[in-house]
Amino acid sequence: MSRAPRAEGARRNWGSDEAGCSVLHLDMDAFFASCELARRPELRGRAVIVGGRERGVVLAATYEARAFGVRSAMPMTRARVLCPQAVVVPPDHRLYSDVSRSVMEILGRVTPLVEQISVDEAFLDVSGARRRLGPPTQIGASLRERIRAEHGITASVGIARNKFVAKLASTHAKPDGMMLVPVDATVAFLHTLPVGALWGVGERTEEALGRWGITTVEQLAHTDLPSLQAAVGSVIGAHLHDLAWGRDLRPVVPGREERSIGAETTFATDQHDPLVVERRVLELADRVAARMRHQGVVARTVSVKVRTSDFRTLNRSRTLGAPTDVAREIFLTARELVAGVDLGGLPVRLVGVRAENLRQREGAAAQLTLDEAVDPRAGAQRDAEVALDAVRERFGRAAIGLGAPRG
DNA sequence: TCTGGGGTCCTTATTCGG
DNA sequence: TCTGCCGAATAAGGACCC
Repeated sequence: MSRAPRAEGARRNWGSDEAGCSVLHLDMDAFFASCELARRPELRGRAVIVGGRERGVVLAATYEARAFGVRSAMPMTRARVLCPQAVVVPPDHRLYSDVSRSVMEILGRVTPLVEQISVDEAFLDVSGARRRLGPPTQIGASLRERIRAEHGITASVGIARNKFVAKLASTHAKPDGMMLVPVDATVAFLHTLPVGALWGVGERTEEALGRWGITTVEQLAHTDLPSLQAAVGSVIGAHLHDLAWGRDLRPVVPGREERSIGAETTFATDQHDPLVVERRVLELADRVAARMRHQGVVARTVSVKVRTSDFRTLNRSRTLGAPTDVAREIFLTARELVAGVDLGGLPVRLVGVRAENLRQREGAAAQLTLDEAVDPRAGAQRDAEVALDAVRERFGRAAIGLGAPRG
C-alpha cells in the first residue's frame, strides 16, 4: 500500500554484513488484497482490486492489477477504466484488523520491541533477540515464513541500522522479498534514490525542492543546510538533511498512545440539506464516543471537518471545559461547529468528527465527577450510552442507534 | 480520472494571563 | 492603572503517511 517512489538501481544486493543492523521493518504486500485472496483462493492469479463504491478510491490491488497501472489511492472510476476485467471486492476492515492482530502476535514472539505503525506494517528492534534467534536476516526469513504459513499472505522485510533505512529497504524488497542494507552501504543505497523516496517528502515538498534543482537524495545531501531550510522550512529541512545521510535516531517504541480518534464519511451525492448533514454528524459522534469508551479515554477537544463540493476542506475545533467520552456532548459541540462553517452556498461532500487531546479516563475521573455534580444529567447520559455499548456488543452495531437530542 | 478514511505532525496566528 | 513582553494554550490549515 506504500506509494513511495522506488528506484530500480536500489534493488540489488548491498552486501551481507549485519553488524549494527538491528532494526527490521516488516510490511505486508498488497495487504487488503492478500487477505481477500487468502479466504478466496479461486481469485489467485487474477487482477483483484479492493475498493469502495462509486466515489471511493483503490485501497489495495494485486500485482496482476498493478500491471495495468492500477495504484492504491486512485479513484475507482479510473481503476475500472484501466483494468475492466479486474474483480472488485468491497473492503472488510474487520477481517483485515483480525489478520493484522494475529500477525502482530507473531512479531511479539520475537521481541517485545514491536512498533506497529499501521494495520499492515511494523518495526522491530531485534538487538536483544539475536543471541536467541540468530542474525536479523534469519529472524526476518522465519517471520516471513510463519506469516505465509499461518495466513497465506506474503510480507517483505527491510533490515538496516535505523527505522528510516529499514523502511526504504522493505519498499525495495517488494513484493515477497527481503533486503539488508549494511551500515557501510547505507549512504550509497540512499544516494541512488529520488527525493520523493524520503519519508516526509510528498508532492508539495518534492515540488518545492524541485524549484531549487533538488531531485535526488544525493543532491539533497550535498545542499547546504540554510538553503535547504529556506526551501522547505527549518524543521523539515534539518530533518531531511539528516535522513539524506542516513541519520535517524528515532527508537523503536512499542505501544504508542493514540493522540486522536475520529470518523468521517463522504456522502454518496453532495448534500444541500443541513438536517441530513446533522444526522450524519450524530452518527459519527456516536461512533467516535463508543470507540473512546472502548479504549477508556476521554477528550478535551472536539473538532469537525467539512469538505465542500469544490473539494475545499475546512476544520473547526473547540476545547471543552471538561473532558468527555459522551456522544451527546460531542455531538452538540460538533453540530455547533459545523453550523458555524461558511459553506459559501456550496453543498457538503464530506463531514467528519474527531476527538483530540485524549487522556485516560481514569486520570480524568475527578474532573468528570465534578462535572457530573454540576449537571447530573451528564452522568445519566453516559450511563445510557454505556448500556447502548452493551447491546451492540451482543447484537451488533446496527442493532440500535442514538436518538437525536433536542436543543 | 476526479479524488476514502484513518491518523500524525508542523506552522502560523491569536488569545490570554502574569 | 497602563504598557510591553513572554510563554502557553488554542485554533485553523496543510502536508504527509498508509
